[in-house]
Amino acid sequence: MPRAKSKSRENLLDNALNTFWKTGFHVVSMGDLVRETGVSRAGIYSDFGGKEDLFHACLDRYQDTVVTPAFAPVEAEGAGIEGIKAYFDNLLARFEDTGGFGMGCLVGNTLSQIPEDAQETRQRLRAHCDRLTAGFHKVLTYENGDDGPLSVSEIAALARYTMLSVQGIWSYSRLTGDVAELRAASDMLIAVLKARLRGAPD
Amino acid sequence: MPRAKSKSRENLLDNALNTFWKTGFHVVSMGDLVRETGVSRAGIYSDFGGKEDLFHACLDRYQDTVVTPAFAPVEAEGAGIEGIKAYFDNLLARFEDTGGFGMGCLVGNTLSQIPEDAQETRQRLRAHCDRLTAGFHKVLTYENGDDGPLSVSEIAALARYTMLSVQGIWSYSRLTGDVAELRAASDMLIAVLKARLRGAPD
DNA sequence: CCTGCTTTAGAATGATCGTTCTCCTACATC
DNA sequence: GATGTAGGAGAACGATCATTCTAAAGCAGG
Repeated sequence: MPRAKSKSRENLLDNALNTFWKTGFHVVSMGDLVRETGVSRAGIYSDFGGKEDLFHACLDRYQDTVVTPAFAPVEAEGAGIEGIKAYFDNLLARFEDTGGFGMGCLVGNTLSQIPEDAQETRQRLRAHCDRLTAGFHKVLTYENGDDGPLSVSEIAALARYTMLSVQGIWSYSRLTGDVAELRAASDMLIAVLKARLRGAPD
Repeated sequence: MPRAKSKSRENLLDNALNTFWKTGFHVVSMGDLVRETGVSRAGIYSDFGGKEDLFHACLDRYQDTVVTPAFAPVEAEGAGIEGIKAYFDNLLARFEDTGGFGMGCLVGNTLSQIPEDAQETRQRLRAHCDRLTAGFHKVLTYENGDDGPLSVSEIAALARYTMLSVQGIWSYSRLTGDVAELRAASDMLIAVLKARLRGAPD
């Protein structure tokens, strides 16, 4: 009977995820990962193929352990604008937990340093953006109802715009230590969505 | 009498800037810079202290040769919303020139991979964000006039929100090759600003 | 051609990278 | 306690990194 995995192995992915999250793929060395995860080099290489494979696994883990819980209020059945607000609150709470500068979004961070030919990575980033956009799209469609002011294409554009703004907010969270700035931007975005659902004229 | 600088030296900064812009500080090696700029290693080290000093010089150069011309319509005396629109058009035109994926914003790209203790770099990024925010703030103040619907603090929040959204849009430009997506987001942001200047209720 | 200076290509250096390997410890099962 | 195996510590390796150094080439003024 095979032995159970050691304790440190269980947290390997989560610790590696946090390390990559802080400063990005290229800045993190295998030595850093060994130190931060407490797992030996051989252990990392036997569980994953190498640094890049580990990073891809971290991107997937990020979806499961970070995005899914935080974004749940948006993806929940019958979620409305308050679901988006709850999502922002989750992100703000995470920012406040870190104290000082935030870490932004792992996907957004990766996006800013991805080479043109890293297709496997790019595909994961795109999936993330599409996931967020789809969630916002669903909520906006729900709020718009059958006879709301927004057309389907307007909803699509507004959903993507929301996703882009969220990325901008979390990118900036790496530069500020003031949660009030981020909260103001989140509130502004919520207000914008509400206004357009109410039929603000162009 | 000292000789004039060689031709390749004149473009050193611009070529280095483009190289850093594409993939970020850590991915670019000195060998890459030598190849892309056509200047010898010794030449780079004599004109600048080292890789990091060169990068800082590129951040400054970025302000002068990229941000200043593109952002000029916003910073111009008496600029209004159409100045912001012209700024977006400049960025969209730049995106279309590259063909395929965009390069985003050098500041935004750097922000996503900056270590917590890189204070000299962080200071430059903050200055950039403050510059954009100040430009939008000026335009919004102008458009709001003496008896507009927005208070001073609302203008400040809206200016920062605009800056954040712009960063999000240009971050996403690294993931898409479709200028229509970016234009839709830009148009949406303009519409949002106009609506709030018209006094959209919260 | 000679002299003085700038700029070049490229080797040398020491550090660090990702990756692999060996050796040894620690523990489950008998 | 003996045995088998998984995991950890860290050396070894070749590649590449930023940086420095050497030597030669290019060019201006005499």
